[in-house]
Amino acid sequence: MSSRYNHAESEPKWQRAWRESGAFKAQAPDSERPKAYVLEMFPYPSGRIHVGHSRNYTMGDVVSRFKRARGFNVLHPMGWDAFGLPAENAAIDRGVHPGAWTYDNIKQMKSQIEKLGCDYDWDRELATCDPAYYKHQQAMFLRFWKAGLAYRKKQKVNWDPVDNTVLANEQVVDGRGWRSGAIVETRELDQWMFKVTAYAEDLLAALKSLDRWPEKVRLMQTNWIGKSRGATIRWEIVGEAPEGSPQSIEVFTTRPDTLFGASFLALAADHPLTKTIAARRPEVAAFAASCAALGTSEADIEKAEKKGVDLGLRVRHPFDPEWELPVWAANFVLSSYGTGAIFGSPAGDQRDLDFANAYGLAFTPVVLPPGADPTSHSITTEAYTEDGTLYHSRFLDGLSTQAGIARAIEELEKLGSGEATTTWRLRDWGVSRQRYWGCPIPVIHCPSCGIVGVPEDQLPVRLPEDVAFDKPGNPLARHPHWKHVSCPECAADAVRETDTLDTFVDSSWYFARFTDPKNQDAPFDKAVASAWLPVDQYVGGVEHAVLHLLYSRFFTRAMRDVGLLDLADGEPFAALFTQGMVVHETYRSAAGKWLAPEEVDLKDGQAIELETGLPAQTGPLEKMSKSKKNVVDLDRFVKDFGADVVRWFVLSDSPPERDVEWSAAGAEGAWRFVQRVWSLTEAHGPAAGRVGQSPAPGADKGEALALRQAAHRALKAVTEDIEGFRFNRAVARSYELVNAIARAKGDDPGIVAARGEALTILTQIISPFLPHLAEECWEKLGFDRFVATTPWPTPDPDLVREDSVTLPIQVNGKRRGEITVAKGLSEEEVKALALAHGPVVIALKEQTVRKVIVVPDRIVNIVAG
RNA sequence: GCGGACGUGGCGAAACCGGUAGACGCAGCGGACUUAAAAUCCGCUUCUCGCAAGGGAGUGCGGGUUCGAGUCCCGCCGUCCGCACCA
Repeated sequence: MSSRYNHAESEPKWQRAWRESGAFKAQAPDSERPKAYVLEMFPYPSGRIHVGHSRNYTMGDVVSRFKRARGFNVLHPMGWDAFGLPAENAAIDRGVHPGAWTYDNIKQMKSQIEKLGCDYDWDRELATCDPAYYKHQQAMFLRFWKAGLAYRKKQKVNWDPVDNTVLANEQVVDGRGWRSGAIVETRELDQWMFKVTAYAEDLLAALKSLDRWPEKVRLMQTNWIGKSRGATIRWEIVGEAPEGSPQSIEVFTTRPDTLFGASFLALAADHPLTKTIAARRPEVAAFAASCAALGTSEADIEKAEKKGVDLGLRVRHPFDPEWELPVWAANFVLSSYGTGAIFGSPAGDQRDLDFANAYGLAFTPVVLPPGADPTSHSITTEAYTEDGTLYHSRFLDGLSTQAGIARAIEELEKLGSGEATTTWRLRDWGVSRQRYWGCPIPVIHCPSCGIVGVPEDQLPVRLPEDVAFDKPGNPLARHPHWKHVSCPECAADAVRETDTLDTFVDSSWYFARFTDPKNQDAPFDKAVASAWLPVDQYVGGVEHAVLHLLYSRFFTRAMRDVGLLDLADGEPFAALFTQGMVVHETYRSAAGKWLAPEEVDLKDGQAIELETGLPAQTGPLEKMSKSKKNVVDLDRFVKDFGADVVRWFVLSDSPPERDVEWSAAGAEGAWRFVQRVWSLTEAHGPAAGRVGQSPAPGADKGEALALRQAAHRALKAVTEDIEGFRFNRAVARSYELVNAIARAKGDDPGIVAARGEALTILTQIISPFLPHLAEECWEKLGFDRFVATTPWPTPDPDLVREDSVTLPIQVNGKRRGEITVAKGLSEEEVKALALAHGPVVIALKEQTVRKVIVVPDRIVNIVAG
């Protein structure tokens, strides 16, 4: 009599057994076996997790368990990205201490994640808010500073005057602080910067070698780094330059070949020269102010309008001292890119053209499109930005775009009025935050010694516990005594830095700390970390495609260059997989409020609000989020259906990189599968265990052979699917194998043996996905060790091989029949069989066979007419 | 605007290198078991004409290359993502 698989009993039992056996502890990396470092992006402990979060962890776990079974020494750790704003917001809103709130959440989330049954080495757990962690981060900061990789600089920031804090760009909504609603000001503040640009060239070039990263992510990073080659050109000001300003204006361009098409210079509204002139001329000041008001907020709304003001200056053309051009200030020129000034070449740039047309500035086309007629080619409202042949360009006439660029630069360098330059979009990383819940920056400001690093033996600089969040601003700055210290150099009264580090710093090296998480004297032992790194498989969301991944790439290079790490190419993650999200329908009541899935009843596609009985509106599929209430609680689901069902479902149906839609029906399907595997194992497992030892009579023919073949073919396919991150296909293969086992009826020794073998293989191939069920089945099959630590089986080539093939036969490309022949049969024989095949003969009636194409073991196509 | 990805049954999706389109799952329909239901098991399920045998159409749209195209090429349409006045 079969019983139900009892996940509620089984799952905790195996989790305990795994933990107690120490089966998932990573061994020292110098052991015999090859290493596999598998890592999922560690979470911010925001509280409870829902089924959507489980997909990321499950994918990592499948890889990790598979690698272990394949004989690798696996490192699969988990920890907490524990500093950050939400903890401070909780403190402001509810009066809880950020630390207490964070550790409380960690406790809750850990218990939830543990229930998923992942094979984490929990001994390596870390939290970035732990002084034992940030101590090393502070020491590292000081090393970077000494090496010139960290420095201080005045920088423009978004300042919220009500909350007295700096805001990240994402926290500025429509020009206002997201929390206070106050209009955000631009302020110049002293900020600590990390010199990411020192590695710009390498960060870009090395992307090419990251062939196990998604192309999309590499492209996004390439764009973000934004290398562009061109020239810097100095334009001499006609007459006296305004007082205090240099005599020439520097401009960056990627198209020096179009210099003879220049019609004006345009400066950013906050270019130093614009500011100088604005001090004297009100209309320029007014223009600059109107640009500043637009600022970050509505730039995109106003993007179409090109506006400017004539600054009343003139400059000389570098190639012709007689040629004078006007200088304007323009709203489309960015002070933060290049030199904050451009030369306008309207025929070859749409913005320049719009601007020239708006203000009636004359221009000449200088690039002739291929095949265009030089006498009639003209530009009116559409610029020609492609390559072509230069004309109207004196000594550049007749040159291609590329040759023209080279020739123009050569000339500029000869004249001393410019040179080849490379500019980057990438800028240094500002890491100062006026926040409490972050890693304190370990420096002291002394009135006589300047900025002094906190001596290493005094680290960590701990956050004070007794802080109040009753007032806006940084609690560290107004703490009664925390910041008052004596200078480590001269013992004079001094103050601590009260800024803390951007939390992206915390997550830029945690993967290295995991290799040696208990080390008290160093962030990690150099040899140990160097042996484990790079991470062999990193799994996470695309939302981190640029910042987190780029910062980590910077950090591993910096750590290498200050002598902490041996990592030749500096790359932290050898392979990256970006997984899709779990999405769910959203529901809204007639009254317009969001409804959770359990608050509605779905009948014939119409959602009904249970409480009121009124129809509810079904919204689009969206990422599970608390605010839209379209979440399925993990604990509740695990309690009702089990962790294995969650794991199976989130990997079924959709390819891992694409989103998967959560549905109750789909989850039930996964549940049915689990039950089906169990009932088959329960029914046939014990018998299989008894006969499994010696070759059973009859297992090499008929139905028994077919079942054995199905099992070995499934094994081969699933192995390849896991290696290729095609988990949805592995799931489908597993269904097929279960169907095959269920179909094989009978009790003769051959079938019993084949069934036992198939169940054994099935248990092993599902074990990375359904680890608890697999252990239970493994035990039922009579094995006395964990399936989790049992070596992955190898398919028998004789059973995988197909002996005969079914060939479709086409007549003029249309399928007219099929024949089953021995594999490898000669083309002549196949041809003869095909032409004699009944349906083919009928289809060929009254037609002449002109050609017969035989693709061995694939298809036959007869061309007739 | 620029860059990228994608478009296949009622739905999620398979289809290795150009070679039987729709594996597998969900939903649906029919049947078995049951006093009944649930659960479970078995079968059917791209559309269309046909009682059937069998035929026709079919991978967003329009062309092309090929014996043969979901797959390659050209041009459109649509959806999603990233960047966004980057000189």
